Amino acid sequence: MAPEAERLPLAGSRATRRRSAIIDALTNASTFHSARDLQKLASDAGHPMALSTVYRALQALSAANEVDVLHPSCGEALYRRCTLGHHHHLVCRQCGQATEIADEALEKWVERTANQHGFTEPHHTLEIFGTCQECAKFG
Amino acid sequence: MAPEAERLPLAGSRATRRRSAIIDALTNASTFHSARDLQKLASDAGHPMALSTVYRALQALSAANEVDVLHPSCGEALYRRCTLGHHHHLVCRQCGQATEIADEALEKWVERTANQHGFTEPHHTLEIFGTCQECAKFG
DNA sequence: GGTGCCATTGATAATCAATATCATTAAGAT
DNA sequence: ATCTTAATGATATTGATTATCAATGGCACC
Repeated sequence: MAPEAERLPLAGSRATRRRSAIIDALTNASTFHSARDLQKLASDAGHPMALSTVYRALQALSAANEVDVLHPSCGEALYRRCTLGHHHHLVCRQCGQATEIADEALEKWVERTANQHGFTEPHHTLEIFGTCQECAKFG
Repeated sequence: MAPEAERLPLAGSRATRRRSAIIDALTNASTFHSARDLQKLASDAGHPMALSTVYRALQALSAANEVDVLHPSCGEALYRRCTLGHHHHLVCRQCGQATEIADEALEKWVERTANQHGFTEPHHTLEIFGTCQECAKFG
């Protein structure tokens, strides 16, 4: 049998209960959360831990592309468990609910626009903020 | 003659030489600069000032939509003098040279995508990072 | 030109997220 | 069970940005 290599952890990293508590908290949440949020969520689930541990877990997960990170213009970074592969987010500005977006046309547009201006190897960041149906109703 | 109202300053704000030194530094620069950068640029131009003054000037300019702010995933915020109106940037990852981009098709795509998912009043952030022609040649 | 009000400035302290340090604990291979 | 070494927690530190507050200086009005 070949060794499982699909979700290989970082070389030399260990599976600990703090780390999986963070993963659980992220998995149960459908919205973006700050490191402090996640500390509270894990604590409420019976897994209290130091904030530095949360940051380290998020760092590892982010390096392994297991979470997406949002850097709002001010305040703390926000984390969310995501599917693999390149995609963007549609985030409700009120409840934080986020939907993943992957659109080939957009990717092509970026490529084309960059090339038109003589730029090569374009990377890009895009986030859309709006008001979701629920919040538009009751907000 | 009608009073000049195109670039009206914030109500109750005053034109000072520190503030115009920052505006000059921003105007002369074609790339994004950090607050520290701008402090040094102004100082080199014969207008030394405290860092807090730089931040306050940038805050005021940003509130008046006179500068665009970039928040890279880590480190300091970057500022640039910009044309009015909604637009995005194509930034060289090596030299920082930035080009403004305004594309109606993209704006429509954002609107359409948001609406498809039931989101209203979509705002968005988009920045493209690539390697410009010069840097590709010599980098 | 002089006067007065109040925004601006600089020096400094405070804040706040995120990271570094380091002794202790605990995975996981042997 | 033992050993190696990553993970953890408590704490200190960093680094960007903002708040505080007395002193200064625009600028509107006389």
